[in-house]
Amino acid sequence: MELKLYNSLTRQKQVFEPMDPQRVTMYACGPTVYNYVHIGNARPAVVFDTLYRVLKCLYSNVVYARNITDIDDKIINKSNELSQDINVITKKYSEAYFEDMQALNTLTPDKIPYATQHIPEMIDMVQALIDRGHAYETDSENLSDRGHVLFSVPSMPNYGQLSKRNLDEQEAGARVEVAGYKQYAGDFVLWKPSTDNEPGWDSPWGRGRPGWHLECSAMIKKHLGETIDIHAGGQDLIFPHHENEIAQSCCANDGKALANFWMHNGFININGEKMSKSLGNFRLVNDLLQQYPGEVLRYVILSSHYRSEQNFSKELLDSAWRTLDSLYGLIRGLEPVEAVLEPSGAAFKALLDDLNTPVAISELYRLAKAVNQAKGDEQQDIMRELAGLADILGLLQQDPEQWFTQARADDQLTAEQVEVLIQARQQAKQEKDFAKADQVRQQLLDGGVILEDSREGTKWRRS
RNA sequence: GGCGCUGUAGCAAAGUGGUAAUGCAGUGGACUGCAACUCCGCCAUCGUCGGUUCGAUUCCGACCAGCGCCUCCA
Repeated sequence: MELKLYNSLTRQKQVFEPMDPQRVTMYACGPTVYNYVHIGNARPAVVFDTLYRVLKCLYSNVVYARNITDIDDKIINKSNELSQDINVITKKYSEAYFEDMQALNTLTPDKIPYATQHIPEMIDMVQALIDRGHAYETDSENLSDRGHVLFSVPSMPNYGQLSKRNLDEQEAGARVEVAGYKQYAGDFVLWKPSTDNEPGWDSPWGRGRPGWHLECSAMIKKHLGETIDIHAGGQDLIFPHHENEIAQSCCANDGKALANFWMHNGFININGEKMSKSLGNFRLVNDLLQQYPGEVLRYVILSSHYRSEQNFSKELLDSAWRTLDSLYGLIRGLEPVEAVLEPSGAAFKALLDDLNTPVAISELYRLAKAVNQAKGDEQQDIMRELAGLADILGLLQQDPEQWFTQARADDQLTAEQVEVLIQARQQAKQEKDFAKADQVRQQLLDGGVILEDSREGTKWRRS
């Protein structure tokens, strides 16, 4: 049983072989906490959570780290904008992030490093880069330009290996003015000076703060090691973020590779358009969770392959919800069973093939249908397999009764009212007063409640 | 200009050199007092044009149409 993953570095699917099967390491870039995260931020979290689950099935010890960037100019700007302490902002939004991630059924990573708690490690790395001739401190005549430490891109011959970019062939500075203190247009900031009213830490280059790319490199080294098995993130991070991470880590660690496998998820669009501030079409996870169960969002994300682009729409969400309803309907009618993952099953094989979650999900239906057709012990066996598959996908984790009946924002009837009406209908049915019974059912339907009669009695669910 | 991606049924989405999984929606039927649930069935020739091949949606080429990155970004 081998796991194949698409490696962005080689641009092909490769058999995954960890350096140490006793300690598999993976890192995914987490959020910068200055706002609620949007659905696009949720995709890598869900996708790589699923990878984490698969890896845990294959290896006894998987160390998964996902960082929190809690120092960044965007956060500083927000702080100034709201006249709130930066810590208040980062605390609020990191907590909101964890809540969102929990709603999406993501497992808690083994390590959740915060950038601000790794300043010494970052300073060490900058110093190492300076010592090795890969970084330089600016010494501009312009006072405000002093105190920067930049990575010297020309000092690294194979810079651009991940993004396959040759910076000399890019339109350097075409869209952004190149800062005058750079020796080379592609050089990037490792350490930047802070003014008195900006957060900062003392360093050999004066009081300042780390550049964004540096954080990940330093935290990876500390928590996972100089070279890790898998580094993951969104496609847009390939350049410059991941390219620069490679440059920093590789040059600071005497040429050692930062990661053997690089994995990147595709984008989520909204109604065919990229999410952007100018279009005002961000879909915040927090807002979506007011309308949809977290599992619906997770289902939608897993219903297409992680590397392809995905288009988000109301129709997609509603259809996903209906689908999950039918699966929950199946569980609802059966006794709970112990989940058993079937490693030889088609679903797990699909997951081992570069995380083919759409195929794995289709197996969920195949099993569901088989359960509905089977009886007795056989039914139990298939149900166990279905539950095992659901677990690795992080789906069907709720109590089915609750799934159908839990209160929602737009409810017109309480659960108690529903029960009373069902009783009334039951009474009418026994008296063969079907007109009355249908009238009650219509009343419930108008209130957003659908009934399902069965031998065991009447079940209800919110539509 | 550099690097790269996509185009499969109303919607969503896999996949393969030998005539296309799956879900939603739709539809015919069974079940049901009527429904709902469930079950059985139906519903596509894979952007266009060429080439390679016994045979291509799947390989190659051209074209058309979308799109991403090259600046912060999942």
